[in-house]
Amino acid sequence: MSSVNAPEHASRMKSEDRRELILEAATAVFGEFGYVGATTDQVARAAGVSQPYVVRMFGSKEKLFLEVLDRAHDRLLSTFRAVLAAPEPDVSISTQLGRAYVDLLADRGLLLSLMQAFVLGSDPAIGARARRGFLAMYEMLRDEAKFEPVEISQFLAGGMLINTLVGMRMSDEFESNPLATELLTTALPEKLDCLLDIGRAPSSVAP
Amino acid sequence: MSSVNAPEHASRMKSEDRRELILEAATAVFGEFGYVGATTDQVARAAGVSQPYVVRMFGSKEKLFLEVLDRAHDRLLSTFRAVLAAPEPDVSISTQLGRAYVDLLADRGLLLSLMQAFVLGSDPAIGARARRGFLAMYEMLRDEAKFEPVEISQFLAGGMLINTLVGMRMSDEFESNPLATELLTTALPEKLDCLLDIGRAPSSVAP
DNA sequence: GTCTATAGGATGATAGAC
DNA sequence: GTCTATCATCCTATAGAC
Repeated sequence: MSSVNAPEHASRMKSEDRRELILEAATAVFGEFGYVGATTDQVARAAGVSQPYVVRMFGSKEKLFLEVLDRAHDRLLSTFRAVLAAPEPDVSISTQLGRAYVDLLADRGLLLSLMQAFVLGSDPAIGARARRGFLAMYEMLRDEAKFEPVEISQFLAGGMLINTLVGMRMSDEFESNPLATELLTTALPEKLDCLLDIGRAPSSVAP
Repeated sequence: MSSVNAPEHASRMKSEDRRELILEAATAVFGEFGYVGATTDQVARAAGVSQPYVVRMFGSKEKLFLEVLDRAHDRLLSTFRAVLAAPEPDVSISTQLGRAYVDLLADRGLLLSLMQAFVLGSDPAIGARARRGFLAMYEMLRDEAKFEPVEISQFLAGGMLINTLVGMRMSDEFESNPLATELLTTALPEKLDCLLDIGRAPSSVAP
């Protein structure tokens, strides 16, 4: 058994810890550059390990990305389940889930990685995984949140609009472009301030 | 001056015609594989020309993609303007624009290419172009369609949900997966049949 | 205007030392 | 468990013939 406080060598840690570290780095890198655009070397640098190590630990770039996706889906669903398990009184579930969703943007890369998978539907492995995750979300909204069809539709649509605006970095122009300011203000009522905080946060991905 | 009906050589046509041909091919290819994932060689094959010719005509892969984006934005805006210029009576503008939007899916790759640009916000050139196009759409909905803020928000959100479902090829599972059937039915009321037609159409991009 | 040939650079993956 | 070295592949872009 190994101590968390005094690992024998800083450069030598349990496989599970490294794994988690790399998955976090990969989430940020894939979110920023996309599945094809990101390189295993970028992931390795962000995680502080060597490029071959990343490939060796996950088998391939594709398998790494699939794990990133699974992790993101798990986080998303468990976050929503936490809200449903302990809802605030006097606030609609839809609003609470919406807030929880925007809060997830703090995890730079998480929702962006999902978004990246959404445009890869024609890839056999990745497309299938993306659809599975999206359908799981639908099922949760229907069965656990007890949403009506219209609510589901509106909730998903709102989420995709947020994803899109974040994906295209619209908040970058919030201050410089009045039109962008107006769009963000009208399209994302009450979710704006959080989104802008995220936008100002330093990117965790080195250039 | 050259005749449209009798080009001297089938393999030799006016620059403008080839240009249009390549842009159409590029739209399909970029939509299917994304900006990074698509290769200039795939575009060339789809257009029936050589790979260096594609690069030479547009300067670079990036410039080609930017032209694809501009074309797509133009098509989108002019389609909407056509609806606004001759609206059907007794049908809300929002509904008519929504229908026009879904009809655009028939142009395989057009909306998908836009979607691909949405996830490339961190790319300086492409991100800027994507934001500009999105903002132009916002401006049109506000000034020409005279939408209220809520209408704009809902309209854009609905569009992004459609993009996402199309991007991840959810309609591929329409028949095999009951959950997918239900999701598509509830999330896209009255737009479904058109979307499924598109899904069944043969891909214009060779494997 | 269009092609063939190819240079030049990057990247995913493997082999093997420590 | 982790790294260095390196291979093989692929892809954009250029050069130059026709």
